[in-house]
Amino acid sequence: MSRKIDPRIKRTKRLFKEALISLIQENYDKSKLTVQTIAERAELNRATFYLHYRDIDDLMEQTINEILEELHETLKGATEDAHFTNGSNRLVSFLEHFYRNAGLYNVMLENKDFRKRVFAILLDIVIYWSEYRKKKGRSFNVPNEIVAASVLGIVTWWLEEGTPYSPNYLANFIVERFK
Amino acid sequence: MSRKIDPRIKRTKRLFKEALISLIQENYDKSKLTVQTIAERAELNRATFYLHYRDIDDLMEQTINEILEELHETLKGATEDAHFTNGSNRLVSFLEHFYRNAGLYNVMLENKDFRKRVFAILLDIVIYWSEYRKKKGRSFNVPNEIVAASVLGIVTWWLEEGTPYSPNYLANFIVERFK
DNA sequence: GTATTTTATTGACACGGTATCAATTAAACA
DNA sequence: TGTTTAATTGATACCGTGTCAATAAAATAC
Repeated sequence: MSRKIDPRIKRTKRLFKEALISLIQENYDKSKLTVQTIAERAELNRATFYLHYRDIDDLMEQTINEILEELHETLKGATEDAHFTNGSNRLVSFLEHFYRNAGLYNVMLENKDFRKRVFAILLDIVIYWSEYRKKKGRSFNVPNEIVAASVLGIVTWWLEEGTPYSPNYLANFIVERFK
Repeated sequence: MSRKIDPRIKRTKRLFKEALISLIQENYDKSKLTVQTIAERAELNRATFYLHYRDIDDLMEQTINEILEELHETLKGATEDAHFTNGSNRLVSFLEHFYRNAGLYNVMLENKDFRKRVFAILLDIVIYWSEYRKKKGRSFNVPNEIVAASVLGIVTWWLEEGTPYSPNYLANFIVERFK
């Protein structure tokens, strides 16, 4: 019995995901994206695609899962060495991760499912931040959801505009907004 | 020479737009939307579609233009009878318009072009609001773009969650956030 | 290292939607 | 009422999808 994954499968799935990401990064019109195009970019046969994915949405979903896994790892690190000054260093890690993958996230955030999951992560950050502020006697005067939605709006705009501020500078604006 | 528009054209274009909107409102999967489906819903022939639109994107764009035209009209009214208390009554009109057409806007805001145009309208509102505050000596401490992006994030979330607050209540939260 | 198993490739297929056309029917206009 | 314009109809070539059986290539087991 094959306990380990066949290296061909691992390679094939990696190539398809890389192909999708590279096409997305090039601003390839998402509504015109075909399995053909993805397979060509991956330098694999079209039929091979269907051995691993139901359709493009399926590939997209699996790719999203991996990206968010990465984001989670990044945030985990940020929590552990927390010498935070104003409870916002998780937010900075979050923004730095988006900054590094701006082209990808800019497109991905159009996807409703993806955005909902990013929202959930942001909400966690806000709740954590909110707890920190509560201890200092400076609670938010609006629901955490509204704070998170607000931050997501700012991040989306920031990516659309080509990240005009550094992650740190943007974080300051966001924190400033909630003084 | 035909100075006036042929009533058949007017009727046909209206039917196609109504068909698109009704399908969108029903949460019809946008990526699977076909010209066939739209023509059937409009009770018109598929070939007739191509007499008026290049493709679905074209129909979408023309429909977006009309919706935003309506939004502009709404806001124009709000400015004229402005007995504003805190400079935010344009914002309330904006939210009321979105509230009335929540199902449609919720889907439309996924469209990048549409969102950019709504952002521009919001930015106008924020600038107007900002001027008002400046006179009172309470300027925003962040760029207007960031305020607008923040509001758009909140509105997007509000629509996705099925408008859990009334337009007035939400406006209060937003204004509160910028105290 | 050879045999066995699993994956990838190839070429073929039916299906459905696209975009366009010429011919015909129906409606609007003058 | 005659002329113009729009809508319908049926046909067409084209392209992407999803699946399949046969074959080639690579990985694993012995």
